[in-house]
Amino acid sequence: MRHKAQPRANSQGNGRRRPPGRPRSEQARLSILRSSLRLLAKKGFSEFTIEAVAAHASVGKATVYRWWPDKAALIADAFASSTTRKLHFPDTGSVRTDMSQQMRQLVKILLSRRGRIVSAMLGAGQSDNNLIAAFRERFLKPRRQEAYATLRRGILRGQLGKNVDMNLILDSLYGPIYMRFLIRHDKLTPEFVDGLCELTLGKRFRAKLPHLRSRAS
Amino acid sequence: MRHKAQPRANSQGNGRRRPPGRPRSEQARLSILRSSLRLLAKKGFSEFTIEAVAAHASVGKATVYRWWPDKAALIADAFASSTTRKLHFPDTGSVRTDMSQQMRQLVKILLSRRGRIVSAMLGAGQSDNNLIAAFRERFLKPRRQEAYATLRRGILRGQLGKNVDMNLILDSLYGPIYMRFLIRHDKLTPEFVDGLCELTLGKRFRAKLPHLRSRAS
DNA sequence: TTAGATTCGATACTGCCCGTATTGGATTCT
DNA sequence: AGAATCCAATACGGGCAGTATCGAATCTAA
Repeated sequence: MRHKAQPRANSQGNGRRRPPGRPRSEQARLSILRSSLRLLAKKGFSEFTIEAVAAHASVGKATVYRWWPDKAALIADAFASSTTRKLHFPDTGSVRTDMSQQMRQLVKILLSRRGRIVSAMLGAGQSDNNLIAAFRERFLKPRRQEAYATLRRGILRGQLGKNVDMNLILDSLYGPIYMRFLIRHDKLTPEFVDGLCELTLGKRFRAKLPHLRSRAS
Repeated sequence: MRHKAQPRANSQGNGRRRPPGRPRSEQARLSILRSSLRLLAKKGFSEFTIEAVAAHASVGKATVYRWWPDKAALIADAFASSTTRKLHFPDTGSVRTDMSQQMRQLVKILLSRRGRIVSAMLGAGQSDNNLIAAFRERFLKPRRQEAYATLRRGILRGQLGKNVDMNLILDSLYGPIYMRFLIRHDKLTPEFVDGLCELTLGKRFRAKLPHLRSRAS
């Protein structure tokens, strides 16, 4: 990829002056991130090498190292740049439905090619604190905030007890998903997700509606 | 380590004839496994190299490769050889107590230096199917068998429903532990274990005793 | 227009580790 | 004794990490 000149955007007027010298190539940056994701999803972490990324992106190896200190930082950035927008929590009026729908989406993504990026991130993160921290901060934390809000709505509706331990509930819902995803001892199915929701959320919910039979819906 | 000659144990009489040639050194084998575990627990997976293991075990690199095809196989064997005997399930008369005690032991091990071996195994397993399969077969599966028996005892006692999904329950109990262990977003404490047991096992248990209030104990 | 700064892709380089091959010696068989 | 296999040590080729360098390109400032 021979990069063309870029439109100049910043010669004056907006406070920040561009420093002298050739500006960095946004195409190169995007090409590196895209190639990283593709390589990671296709070949997995063990075949993810900076040299392969650079070659595939038609970019000099030094260009990669100029902007990312090491492989871990590149993976973290590529992962963050790929973060899907499909993981929002709906507001259906039922905590259990809200959680179940979002968890099904997560499972779908984990089972797709994108899931290899997650497992690479978590796998390599076991020997690199920065990687696992990046996963927490850029992926887990934002969704946890939404999940808290979802649970709080359930509390206000009386579908959850006032004093529930939200972290305990969320780990009980997502922990089994991650365990099956990482250890692969059993299948990740929508039915599994529903079973989790029923086990963790179902009892309290139905306690408010005693006339409903347990497996009716 | 200069290895001394070993007592001959098999010149005749027990069917299997020893093949001609110098027999392999059991000291070398044990020294390699011990050094692997020590290195893995102390330095983690990223600094685990065959060369370091061989040097630390005072053993030729070729000796390592003669008996283990690659790094993954060595880690799997070292891990299996270290498998603790502390993870049995007691039989206290209460499923919840049985599970809670075993889970607390697991947490204790995960938080000890031995836990680094587990995370190395699971981390590297994300890019090596043999490693993750070894974890499942040599570690997870045997304990699952015991866990099934423990749950069945609970069913016979009426502490669990007759048609519970045992895999769902076990993943609900252990998944959150592995998630916190691998992602490190929250603390692994005995209280967390108890919370998990209450959430997953407590309700059904007390469903047999409707006069008890939910958050009383 | 020119000088200086910084980027670009390309390539060469060092260093670490993997996994193999070789060597000289030790141990156990027939 | 001779064959077979093991041992530790060491050398070697190859792959990749991360750095250094080069000529060309693109920007600012004067």
